[in-house]
Amino acid sequence: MADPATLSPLKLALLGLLSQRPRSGYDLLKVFSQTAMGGFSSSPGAIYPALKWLVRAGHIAGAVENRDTLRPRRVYRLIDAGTEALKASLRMPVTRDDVMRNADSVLLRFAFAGEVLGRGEAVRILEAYADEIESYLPELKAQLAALPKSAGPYGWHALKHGIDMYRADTRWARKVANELKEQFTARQARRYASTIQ
Amino acid sequence: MADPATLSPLKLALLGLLSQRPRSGYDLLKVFSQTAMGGFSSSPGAIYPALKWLVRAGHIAGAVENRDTLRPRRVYRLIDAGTEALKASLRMPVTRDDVMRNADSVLLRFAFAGEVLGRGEAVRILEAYADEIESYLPELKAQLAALPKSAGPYGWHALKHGIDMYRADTRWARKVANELKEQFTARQARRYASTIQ
DNA sequence: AGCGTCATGTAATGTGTTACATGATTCG
DNA sequence: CGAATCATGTAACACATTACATGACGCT
Repeated sequence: MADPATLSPLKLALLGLLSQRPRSGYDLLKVFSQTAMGGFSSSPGAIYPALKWLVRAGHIAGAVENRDTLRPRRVYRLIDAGTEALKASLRMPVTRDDVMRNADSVLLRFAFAGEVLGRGEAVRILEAYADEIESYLPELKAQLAALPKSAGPYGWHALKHGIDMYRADTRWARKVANELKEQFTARQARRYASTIQ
Repeated sequence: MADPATLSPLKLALLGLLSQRPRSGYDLLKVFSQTAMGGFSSSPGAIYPALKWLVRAGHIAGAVENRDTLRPRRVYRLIDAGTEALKASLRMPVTRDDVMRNADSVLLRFAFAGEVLGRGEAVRILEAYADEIESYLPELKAQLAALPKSAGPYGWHALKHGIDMYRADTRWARKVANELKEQFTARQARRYASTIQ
């Protein structure tokens, strides 16, 4: 990580989940194994060490619950420095590299940015994502044109599908960004209307 | 890799590219940096060691070109054991894990399977991919239903989009699989027609 | 003389997976 | 009483990224 504000996708996911509410390692494990977030990890072998790292980095704090009983659980919560780290990570620009290799992470960042930084920042991520894809699409189209269907029909189909999926991504991102903005202005309009009543 | 037939995505990509024609490390590097296959690697730091590994594993052989000149290049070509390893890897079943984390690899396998194993195997991969997604979709829909839009609207949008993209994936896979099968039967029909003329 | 491309590699580091290890509690 | 789940972790390994290192060739 050249940029110190960049967290690995797993650590970002952990901070995001802990920003919603305190959770134990096992709680987090279940989130990954039982929901669509499973793409960001599996297995205790990744999660427990990552939590340890986050504690040492001063981003989260662990407190032991049921200390006296025979089955204690260590519950982690986000502390100030962790909130800042999460925000900084969510504000990182959307890059070509993100689009090519980490599209899932961008979606994750969108979801948490909405919760942690508010609608405006979520909209900004969606628009940056769409922009970045749109600047990439011409290159992909050129590659498709350079690969005649008659030659490698299988590669051609795969590339074509990739392009179509990117197009669907941008359409979705623009649509949701506009919906979020309209809700905002509609709310402003209502508030304005109520003041002049 | 529990299963010995499983190659890392990068090694699979390298074997696939070398199955098309012999290439040097630098040639391969350019493919990744200049085409949509860039998702499978970047940087010499991954490619050269992987090539070395493939040589040691007996999958490819390197021959030095321009040995006498001052700028020699090492050209790698697939040898028998490598062809077998590639075929075995392409024939691996499409798993839930592939769908959740390695959708790109499945597309890569489809493309190379078509070239290396023929149309039938390519169709099989597409259908297995669609099947696997369709068995996963109900779970995702249940998750979406359990997450009311009013609660976490950002996460809701992200999950909804994930579901829609999976649906687009299956539609595409079924369509292309059917196209490939129809071409096949059309060709058989023509061949049959020519025999009875 | 300097820049861009050709061409190949290594070392340190980060990060995740697989497999292993341990033990308590709850439910049937 | 056995199986599933709760709950936490470690060790070996695989794998890729980043940054570094080297040097020739061709063009301006």
